[in-house]
Amino acid sequence: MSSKKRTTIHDIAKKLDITASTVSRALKDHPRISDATKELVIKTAKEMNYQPNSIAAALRRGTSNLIGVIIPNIDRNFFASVVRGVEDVLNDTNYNVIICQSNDSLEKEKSNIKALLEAQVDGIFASYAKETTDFSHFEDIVNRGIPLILFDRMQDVFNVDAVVIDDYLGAYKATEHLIEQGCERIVHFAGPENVSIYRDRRRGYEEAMKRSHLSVDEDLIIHSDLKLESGKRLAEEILEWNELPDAIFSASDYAAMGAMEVFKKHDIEIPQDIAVVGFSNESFTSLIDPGLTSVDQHSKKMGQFTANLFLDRLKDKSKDHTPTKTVLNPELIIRGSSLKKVEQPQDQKIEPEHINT
Amino acid sequence: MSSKKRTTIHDIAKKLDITASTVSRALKDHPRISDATKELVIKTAKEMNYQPNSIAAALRRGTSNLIGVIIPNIDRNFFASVVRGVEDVLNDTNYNVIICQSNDSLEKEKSNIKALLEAQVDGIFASYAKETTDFSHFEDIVNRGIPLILFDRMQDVFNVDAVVIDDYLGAYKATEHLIEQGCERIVHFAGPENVSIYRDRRRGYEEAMKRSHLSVDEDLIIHSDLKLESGKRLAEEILEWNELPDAIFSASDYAAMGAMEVFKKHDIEIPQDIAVVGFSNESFTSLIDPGLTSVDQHSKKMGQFTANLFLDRLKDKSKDHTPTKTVLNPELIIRGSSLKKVEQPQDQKIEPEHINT
DNA sequence: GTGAAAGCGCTAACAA
DNA sequence: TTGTTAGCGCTTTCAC
Repeated sequence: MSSKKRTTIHDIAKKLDITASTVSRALKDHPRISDATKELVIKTAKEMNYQPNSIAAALRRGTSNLIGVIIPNIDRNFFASVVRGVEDVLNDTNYNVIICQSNDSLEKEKSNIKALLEAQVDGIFASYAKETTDFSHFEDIVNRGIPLILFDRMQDVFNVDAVVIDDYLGAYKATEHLIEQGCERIVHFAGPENVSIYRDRRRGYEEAMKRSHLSVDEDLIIHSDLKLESGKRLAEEILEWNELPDAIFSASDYAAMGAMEVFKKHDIEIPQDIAVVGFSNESFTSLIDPGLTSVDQHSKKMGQFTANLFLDRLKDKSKDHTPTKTVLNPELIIRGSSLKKVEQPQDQKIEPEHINT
Repeated sequence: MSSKKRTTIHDIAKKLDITASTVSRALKDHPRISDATKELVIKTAKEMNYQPNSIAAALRRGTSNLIGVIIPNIDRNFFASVVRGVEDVLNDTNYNVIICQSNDSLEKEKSNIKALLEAQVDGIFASYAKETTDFSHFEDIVNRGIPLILFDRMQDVFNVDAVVIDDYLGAYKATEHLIEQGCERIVHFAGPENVSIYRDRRRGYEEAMKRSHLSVDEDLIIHSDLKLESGKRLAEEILEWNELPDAIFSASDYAAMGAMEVFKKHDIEIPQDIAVVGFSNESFTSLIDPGLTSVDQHSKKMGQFTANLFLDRLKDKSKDHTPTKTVLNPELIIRGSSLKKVEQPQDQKIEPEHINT
């Protein structure tokens, strides 16, 4: 009783003694079908509990209205939020979103792409796996004529549409803010030098220091894996110094938080004694006390821009598009951990710059 | 040049001067095709850069190999983790997963179901929206003969396969643990009484108290929305009491964390003066200092069980199955916030009980 | 071991 | 305004 045969447009047509094409058109609100027929068809469809078969339509039209999104990890706040942004935009269209996780594995990423391609997706948005250095599987997508847009992570070697964030600028803003608060001896918790985002963040820090005529002291730049535990360890080390720094700009919220915990335990006041700024605006930054000032990467906006870029691409499909790199402007979210002076309004600008490459 | 026509099995057939059916069979490793032909076909397919069209296959077979998962929110750790569990299991099959978000909205939930049904999914796993009280749109799924499994949230009024967690038991374990640590005046931060999970957690708390011959003092049960701010507010109130409690069992990690912050600020030692236990094992519980003891809901396991239940259902499709309720055993994750005595090994049992309803 | 042929449910020229 | 017809790419029964 549960799985009786599904109703098709032919069933409706037979019942109404018209043809399937008329039913199809009526359901699609085709302009050249009489209102009477439309009404009748729609009514009967409802009565017969008709459910369109989008697979059949997709096969016929050659377009699935499916968009594949490949992310390293669904349970990382940042990516979840990007997906939200994508869906925000695509919900108003008739595209549906399929999400795949690569778990930062190259193999999984390849099989994800294979599955999406087989599902005849109309576009793929991806943030590639950490393992990925060869992009031939991504090139396959482009070669098949399917729009591909990379977000968050990108490589200059592989020229394709991309939406990324300006890590350099984020770090610059963070450091500048600390300087405005009166800090001069600012420690930077830096990440591995072989990862481009960490190099960029370090550059941003250094540049902000220089612009304010503060010396860049190599001793104040400490490299680590930026995990919570490292933050704790580094804070312990700093406490041994002859002269304490007056601020820390960490390239990761986790390391920043670890350091804050150690400082608090040693009764060092934050931000009075040492101000702290992190990076990524992880959700816990607003939960802890004091709140951790951090650089927001506009994850949701990133998703929205990615989806919109895709929709734009569709319009000038004919034209042979040059890949566009959209760089989002990060936003400094100021919280208690860095606010030595009077409160100040938040910077709310998030306009992206478009750079043709 | 980019979007040339895709190769089909007919193209391969023509090139090899055989028929499409042979190609299809060779690609599917059909037993009655000679090894020579198979090899040849596979080789040529690769050469011609053939990509199967799973949509066409789906239409023909009447099964899409797509599973739809509906969750309230992708950026809630718990749900993201459930999805991971689902994928863990389904990755080894030829099912692919489509994720939809309802944003806890009934309307969105309905449209998600519509989209999934149109995509001809072979099954739907869902955690319904908070707004949902009428389940007719879910009944539609069942009536169409498509397997539906609810997870996390469920209603006894709607009899369908479900995988849930035992909130009562989780609360019981948490309270029992506090009692074992020597606590007697245990405050319970309770949630809204109209939500079943909060009622269950309260019952677990009360039962554990009674079993240990401790009185259940209504004054120690405080209701709120369980947000971080409420936790702070309640902690401030508690500090005004004549006699401080020796522990708090909060039905939410957020409220627990808020309280911890206030206590720490007032130099109340955790866990020595007041022990704290939360619920949900949110990711921040292991980040803060001391770590917050919490009840883990086995989100990943929940996803795995859901997927496995689906696979089981497929086997006895003929048989008219009675809905099964799978209740997962929550696990208490013990951290610094409640550990007054010597360290003890963690309870690792996570075996579910199967209860036929 | 392979071929022929039909058809999944829908759409879209082309006709009328 | 509606009907006719063909076919998207694949699978599968029935032949041989």
